[in-house]
Amino acid sequence: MEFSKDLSAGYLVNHMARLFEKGLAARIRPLGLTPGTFPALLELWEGDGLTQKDLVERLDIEQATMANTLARMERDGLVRRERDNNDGRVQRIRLTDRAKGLRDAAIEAAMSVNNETMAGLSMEEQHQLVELMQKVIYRDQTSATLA
Amino acid sequence: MEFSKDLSAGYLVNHMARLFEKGLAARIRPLGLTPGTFPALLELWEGDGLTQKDLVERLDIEQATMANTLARMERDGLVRRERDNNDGRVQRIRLTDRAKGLRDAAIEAAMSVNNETMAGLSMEEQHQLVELMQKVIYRDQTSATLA
DNA sequence: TATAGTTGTATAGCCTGCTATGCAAGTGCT
DNA sequence: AGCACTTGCATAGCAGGCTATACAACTATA
Repeated sequence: MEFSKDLSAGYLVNHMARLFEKGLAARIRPLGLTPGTFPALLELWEGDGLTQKDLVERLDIEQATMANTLARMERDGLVRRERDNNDGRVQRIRLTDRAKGLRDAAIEAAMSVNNETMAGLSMEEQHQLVELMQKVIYRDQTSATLA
Repeated sequence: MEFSKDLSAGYLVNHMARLFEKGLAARIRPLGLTPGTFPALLELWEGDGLTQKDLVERLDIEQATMANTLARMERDGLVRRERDNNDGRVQRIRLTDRAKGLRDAAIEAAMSVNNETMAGLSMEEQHQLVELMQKVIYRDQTSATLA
């Protein structure tokens, strides 16, 4: 059976994800951030006070993973978790001032990692790559929802 | 500053990698395999008796990561590590009969995960995606080598 | 031939992902 | 009111990635 890792999308996407993550880690370390917190921060910068469940749904991450990530973020002074008044189960996630202040520098870092890691591609190709990945992810989520 | 996770290659590649890994994990669990062992197995199926260093170079994985992965593989009866006669530092990695026997089923599983996860793309698009990812990875490795 | 440097692995400690499970708080039905 | 069910979150335990560090085995050179 002929099978080459360099032709396998699964292998390549793992390899490529490691490149991006390593690059991002290096760039945001000076800010006191790690890559895993980034998606949650993006959502919270858009709208503070989301619940853990909101984040889980928007980021397509398992609930247990999000709980752990939020615990690290709280430990590192990025968020506070406040009990909701109407529903005692719910934790509202609030950004600290420190986290609010990191937004611009963090987004700047992410953009430059994207640019540098994809520097071998033309703008046209970068756009294509993003569109193809969106297509894979989006159709997978809808089919999962149908199941 | 405008920044959307759904337009960020870094975010998308992480998300997409999780989809592939989760799919592969489900399919190879019945074989007693986990996704992390897959790249090493692919190399060893091609040529048994590689050293840890060979694998590290071919897979672009950190040495410590490979050492851990090989330790799990040994624990699970997939490989044995034998001291090299010419060089006492070197460990030659040998597949067990069990690991040799899993090859066809494992590759079959990987192929169907690739197909299913990318089912929303045309053959043309799948090919494009693979090529674009190769381009990102390959140019990054060469530039890293130059540095 | 000592000794200084290099090389191949291992280990410690962390982050980020997962599944499985537990539990307290809310909801709804009788 | 009491009960079963649902829902939101936490915890345990593991895989697989990383950096930093240690160490034994080789190499080369004074």
